[in-house]
Amino acid sequence: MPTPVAKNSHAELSSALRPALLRVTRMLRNQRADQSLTLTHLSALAALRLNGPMSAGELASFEKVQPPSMTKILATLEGRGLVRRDVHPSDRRQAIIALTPQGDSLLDSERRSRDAWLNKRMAVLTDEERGVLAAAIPVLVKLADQQ
Amino acid sequence: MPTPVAKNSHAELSSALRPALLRVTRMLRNQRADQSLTLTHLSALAALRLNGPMSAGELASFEKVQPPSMTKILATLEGRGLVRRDVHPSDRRQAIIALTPQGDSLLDSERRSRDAWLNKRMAVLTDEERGVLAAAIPVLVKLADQQ
DNA sequence: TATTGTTATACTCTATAACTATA
DNA sequence: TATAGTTATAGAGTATAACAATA
Repeated sequence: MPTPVAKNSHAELSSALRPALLRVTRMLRNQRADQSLTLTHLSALAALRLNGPMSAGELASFEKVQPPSMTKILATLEGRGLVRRDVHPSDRRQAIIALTPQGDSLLDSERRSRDAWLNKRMAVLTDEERGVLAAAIPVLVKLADQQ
Repeated sequence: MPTPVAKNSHAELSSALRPALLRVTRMLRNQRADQSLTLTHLSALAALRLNGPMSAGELASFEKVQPPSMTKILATLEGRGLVRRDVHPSDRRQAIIALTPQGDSLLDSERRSRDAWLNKRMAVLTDEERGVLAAAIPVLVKLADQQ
């Protein structure tokens, strides 16, 4: 039986949520070994696919990292030809980042490979449990976007 | 409106889950600045509170890190007097790790402080959304424990 | 002056490989 | 031999501070 969590206690929810998220995220990062992209880089590409081209600052904010961290992530992605950097038409300070066709296609193949790995682990869950995870995603996103 | 997720597609669930977990975990780690313990160290203490004393290897496995990573985490915690290391009575290779009274009380105060911070962000969620998160915790734990 | 992004730097997090001690 | 844990080492992940360019 997994850890029980009282639904009417914020404090207990917060305390239980942190280590659960930390551990499952470690599990996801640990897949990296056999992948060509780290979770960090994959997530940045996915953000560009989801939102379309955006400035480096917007991407940093969306990904919940500081601007210098995004600079480094983008240097790697650009070096591999996965993203393109265009100057904003009316504000030359801004770098508008877009997926290249190579980035788009690597995102697809990386997702297929990672999904196959994760789906295998998801197979132990019931349909109801997978439904709970699916329902949790927009809530996690809303929470991450706080502040 | 948050990202919609089809509940009957494993692949889409996996693809959507990864970045959502990554981003919310970054948000949680970013609180570190004003805390005395990192999320990594807090989680290890919480694991000891939850499970009672356990070997270093069991703790590494529970926390989803490799043994050398746990060695390092424990060195810090022991250096601060938060955990104690006892030799296993019948197998002198094993180090049995236990919370000290100081570790126990620091875990409490750290949780209070972190919970206050997170609860403030949780306040934007509805009761139903918090219920969804609470329901997701055992599922995330079950998923993390796969493999 | 304020904002966008980068450079320089450092610390945290974590892993793999090789080793020691014990079983 | 096999297992538990540590040491040595390196790479990934990320932050703060200081800077440059532009607005």
